Amino acid sequence: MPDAGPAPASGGRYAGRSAASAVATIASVARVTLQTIADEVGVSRMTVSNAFNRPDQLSAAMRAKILATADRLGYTGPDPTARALVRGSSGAIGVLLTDDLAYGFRDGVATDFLAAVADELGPTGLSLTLLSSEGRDGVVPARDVAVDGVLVFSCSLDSTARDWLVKRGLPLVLVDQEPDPGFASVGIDDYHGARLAAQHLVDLGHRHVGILISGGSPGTVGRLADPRREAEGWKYVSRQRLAGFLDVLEAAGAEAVAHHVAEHGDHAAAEQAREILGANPRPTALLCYSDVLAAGALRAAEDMGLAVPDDVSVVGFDDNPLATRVRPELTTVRQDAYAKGTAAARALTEALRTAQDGEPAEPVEVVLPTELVVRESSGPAPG
Amino acid sequence: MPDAGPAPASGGRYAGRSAASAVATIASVARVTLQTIADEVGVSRMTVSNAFNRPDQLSAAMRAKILATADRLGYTGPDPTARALVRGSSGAIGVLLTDDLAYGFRDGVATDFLAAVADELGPTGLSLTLLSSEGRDGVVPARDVAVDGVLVFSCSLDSTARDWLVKRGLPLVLVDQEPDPGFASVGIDDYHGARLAAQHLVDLGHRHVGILISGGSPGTVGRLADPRREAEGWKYVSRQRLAGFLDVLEAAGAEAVAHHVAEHGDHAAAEQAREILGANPRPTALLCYSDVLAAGALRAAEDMGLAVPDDVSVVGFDDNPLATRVRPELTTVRQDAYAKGTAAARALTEALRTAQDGEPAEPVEVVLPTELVVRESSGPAPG
DNA sequence: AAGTGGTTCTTGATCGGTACAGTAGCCGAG
DNA sequence: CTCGGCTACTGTACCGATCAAGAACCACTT
Repeated sequence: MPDAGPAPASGGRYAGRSAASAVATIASVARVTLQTIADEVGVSRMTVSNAFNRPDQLSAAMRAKILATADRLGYTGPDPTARALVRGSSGAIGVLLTDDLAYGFRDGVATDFLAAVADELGPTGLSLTLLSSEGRDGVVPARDVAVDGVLVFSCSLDSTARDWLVKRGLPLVLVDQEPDPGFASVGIDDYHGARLAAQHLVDLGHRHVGILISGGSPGTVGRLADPRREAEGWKYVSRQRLAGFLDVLEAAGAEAVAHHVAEHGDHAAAEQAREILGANPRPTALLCYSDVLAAGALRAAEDMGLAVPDDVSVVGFDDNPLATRVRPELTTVRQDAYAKGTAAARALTEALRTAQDGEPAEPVEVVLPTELVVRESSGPAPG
Repeated sequence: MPDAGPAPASGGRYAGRSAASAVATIASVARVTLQTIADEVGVSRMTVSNAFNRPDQLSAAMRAKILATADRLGYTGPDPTARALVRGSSGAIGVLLTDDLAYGFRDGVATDFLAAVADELGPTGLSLTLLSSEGRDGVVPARDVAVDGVLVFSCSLDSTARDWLVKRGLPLVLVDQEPDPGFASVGIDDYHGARLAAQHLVDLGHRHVGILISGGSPGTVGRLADPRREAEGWKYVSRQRLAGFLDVLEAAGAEAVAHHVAEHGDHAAAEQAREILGANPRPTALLCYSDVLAAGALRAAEDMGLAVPDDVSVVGFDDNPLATRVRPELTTVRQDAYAKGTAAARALTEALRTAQDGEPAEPVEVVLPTELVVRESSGPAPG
């Protein structure tokens, strides 16, 4: 079956590794701890501890001797868990991603955000733990995982996971959530951005605009009879953007047709876009909740033989990397997800610091600006 | 001010702890522990512990009383850290991403992989901790973060982080790494896949093929004089794919021009692609290490006014989601990154299980298949 | 010679829990 | 009336480390 045989090259050296695993087998039985080293060297446990954490507390000679012995016995340094217990901090911060964890890895905005968090946290030595909202099997990550603080990201309002975090009294930073006094929050000016997008279309002469939005209950798909009302229970960001769209369109006397997309993906978006664009008279433009949805709209237009922007303009939101990968490149509202991640990480480390010092924290509230980026997908209303 | 005031009554004995709690009161609101609840209810610490972990060990009435009291005092359940210490496991598994953490969030293959891991881990209640390879500031995540096992993903050979993990004796699963007896490994048949891609071009009549590859030292950019030799120190996956490309091309008597791309991104790839396609005679096809690079190649071709696939064929690798988002859609070698993630997560949970039972683990070695997916970006050699 | 100050190491308590081996009270069987 | 067997709790010993004091020793003052 393997028509290609084993990989060429390699010829690697396996030395050491095999020995390591042999040791590991035994090691799991008789663990090496500070005490083991202490006994071996003939000093107290504390001195060994100091050899690792406080070089200035013992003589260089002794330290060298201890480190050498530790190395010989295969001791890798103080156990992280035990250290965490006594220090009262685990050295990890959590990220709560409600819907599904996969989202955090797929959406361009989420990944930019997380990348920034990772970059910002790196130097501090904190690591990043992903908390899934629902731990089946009786385990609730938000309750049972050791973290020093949490970034609550893109999380629905009724999250029990979030409630656990609050109960635990952990330092929290709310990201893209409705600001809540008592917690630091970081977000972008969604409302303003949405207004910019809508105004752009209005300025181009569009008076009949379709809206593609997601973020509400997965149950409601398709045209929204009364968008404002139906959006009341939605995620904060969705509500904000929708409000921005509608406020401007209504003020301009334009007709708006809003459709809710079941899930935040381009396929689902294309489906709704087809419905919107199939109407007669056809809207001359589409305002989308995100670039992901806009990409779906682009695809739908293409399938229907409509030229963008000549027949229909499409405007996205986020300035996802995706926005410049599609053709035509998307006119969109730019948010700096990376900056958002940086700000969130800073806010959290700051909160961690004040919590540690016992200072009463004064939660920051960051709102990053949004701006319109005009590219190829929008143009004057036809006709 | 204190809207919740100190715990009512609480005739408990704070002896010994009182000094500490006096400080704690200021610092972080006197902590509530098992003992606090025990004192309040008038039972032993152990009984409270059982109320949370072993309902069958006490009467339902007592349990209800304890739980109610715990709730009243704001106790959220046993401290994860302390529990981890005594249980010997932290409930989190790590993912080691060497280069930069951001990579794990940007590349489609990495995200698919991680999404699968997350999905697979969810039900087990394990959470996911991202380990950056280099913790500046004296902190080395691979050494200092509490995890039960680690997925070593896309990691260069000389990783000290990886060495720490090995030293710690943690269960490891190597993903897309050179298989190492002693550790479970999961990967795909890169060599075979690369052969398929190359053979596809050969079958289409191409005899002059450019190769775009990354994964070597960032220093070496541009044309490789002696690809096979220069690739010796490269990442396993890069070596495998390059070998597959070259073996087939050489066997077919085709001319191969390989360029190394500094970083795994489309911009850098476009740059190299421009160089390759600027040659005279121009190669009639481009074999790319990944779809990301292929996307860059596509962009370069477009900029140069070359039609794909009429003037030049482009073949990618991975079947990244990106592959069907670009125009023309990419002919590529499909790997199932999601399945890879699933397999890796399973292998690790399995390793965790055997390690716990003390059974001598027998590391699995999974090699997932790869297959050619022909789309729009490849066609017969021109002329 | 006693006092001062600085290293270098040790002791005992503690972090918050869980495992395991009791112990008491109670019930039916012999 | 006593004993095995339950049920419902309790006591003690860790898990592997760190912290805050304290002790021993050394060189130097005064």
